[in-house]
Amino acid sequence: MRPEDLAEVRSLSLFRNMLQGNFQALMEGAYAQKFPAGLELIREGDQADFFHVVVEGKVEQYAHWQGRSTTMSVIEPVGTFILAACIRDLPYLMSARTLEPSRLLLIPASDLRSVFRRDPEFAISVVEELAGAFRAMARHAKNLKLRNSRERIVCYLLTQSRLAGGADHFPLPIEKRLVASYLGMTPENLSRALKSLEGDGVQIKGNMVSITDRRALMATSPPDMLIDGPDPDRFTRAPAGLRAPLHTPPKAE
Amino acid sequence: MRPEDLAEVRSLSLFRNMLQGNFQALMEGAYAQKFPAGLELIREGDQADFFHVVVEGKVEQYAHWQGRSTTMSVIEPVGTFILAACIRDLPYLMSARTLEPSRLLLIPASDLRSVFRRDPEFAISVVEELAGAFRAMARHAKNLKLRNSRERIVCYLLTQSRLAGGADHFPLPIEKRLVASYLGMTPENLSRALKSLEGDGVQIKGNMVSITDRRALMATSPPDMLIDGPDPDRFTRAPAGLRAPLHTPPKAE
DNA sequence: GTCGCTCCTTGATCAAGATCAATTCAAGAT
DNA sequence: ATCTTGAATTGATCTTGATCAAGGAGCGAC
Repeated sequence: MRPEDLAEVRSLSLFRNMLQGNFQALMEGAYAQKFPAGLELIREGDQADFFHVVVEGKVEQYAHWQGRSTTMSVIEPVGTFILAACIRDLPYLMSARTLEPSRLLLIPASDLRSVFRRDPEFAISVVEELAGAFRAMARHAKNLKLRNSRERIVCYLLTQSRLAGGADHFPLPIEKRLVASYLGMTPENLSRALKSLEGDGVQIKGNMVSITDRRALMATSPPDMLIDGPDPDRFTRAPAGLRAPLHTPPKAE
Repeated sequence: MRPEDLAEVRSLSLFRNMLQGNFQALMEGAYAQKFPAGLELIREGDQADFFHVVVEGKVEQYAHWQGRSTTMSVIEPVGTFILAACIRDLPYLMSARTLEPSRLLLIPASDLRSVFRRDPEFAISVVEELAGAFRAMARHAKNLKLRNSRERIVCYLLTQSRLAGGADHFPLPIEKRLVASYLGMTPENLSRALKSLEGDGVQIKGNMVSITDRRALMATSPPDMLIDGPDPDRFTRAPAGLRAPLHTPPKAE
């Protein structure tokens, strides 16, 4: 691995606070590797041998049953996956494939566990990462159970807008069929719903989204910090009494 | 807290391997408390102050949005909840209420974090607990996205049978309306589907379930270790080539 | 350029599941 | 025992979303 890559990895929140010696030990056993688009990295049910960090590119986590398949998440830099399976030394619950040419860091699960055991700072980073993954999955499940497909779409678009820095005009980060699968609906359904949403404050052309009436859109389906995120910043947190739901208009009219 | 309770808690997998001194420190700051049925213990959005362990009784985790509500999980002894929120010092994503009179252990989140930092054995137990929670939630989401309601019901019944020691005759552990909410459907739907399943190898009378033709039932909707569990035992694990899906009949006919 | 591939869209139809409404049932309280 | 309350069931209807089928658009290969 090149020294500049090493510095980049070292700066990730997961590795930032650990002891230098332990970091080096981890990196000596790790593989930095490039993969082409569309490659299956992980197959669900396999044993967890390597912890994966996405340094560059895009990785889809998906699952299947009885010939059906669904997108569970898309991981962008710098994100990680299959931490839980590695920690517990259990089979993966989800498969993973690259969506673009990607650069990954693969850390042997046994190394991960042994450094975890002797570096409390790293242990904290690992457990925070894992807690974040749990919360993301809990949000995903809440979204599926509490909203219909139209509402999920609206909140997805508003979340993407937020991730794009609050822009009213931004591209979808992934193909529509993946958006549909992630949101638990068919592509046909997504397509139709997107068109019908043009009367509610959003226009889609190709993969470009234009929010034309944010207030109307939010009234259609108010986002909720506890489903759509983000988690509040630990340091700028509002006092309890003022912790109103983010993004929620005063009143849907 | 009574000494015999203390011994019981100490024997839980979460606390079994930690240093005695650290265990005592945790217990000194913790509260063992009894709660009546139907009490709201946690409200989603609130700050995570206490890590909860269910020592006796039954606790429902649920979530809501826009007046709708859904059951996310039911925790029985000895299970824990809101670990992720405590670890990250973030607001709860789910509410929790007792379903029966229950005995809980409440550990201040700050104590949890400080002992986590200085006891590697405890850190490992915590991260395994959290990894388990993540996997449970991932399974929940997979179940919702990959199966229709009839299939979810069948697999739920088969899972309950397994948890009851493989019995063909066992009671539902929770009210049907909770089963319905947990499985992401209306009570009416569950009721109808249960009746219609009488032709497929299962009979329900009140809250008693009788599996009359397990093979037929499994053919209706084959359970999958990666959705329904259980995680394989670490020590009796089959070699990779033989890791066939559990419970799956040779062929659905 | 045009061929071929995949994704996306659109329309028509169908099935699954939700909703609304009305009983029935079970369990605890008095 | 009866009353009360919430759960469960049942039926009728409606809505949502899935499925099936047929084009159309985008894009890379050649």
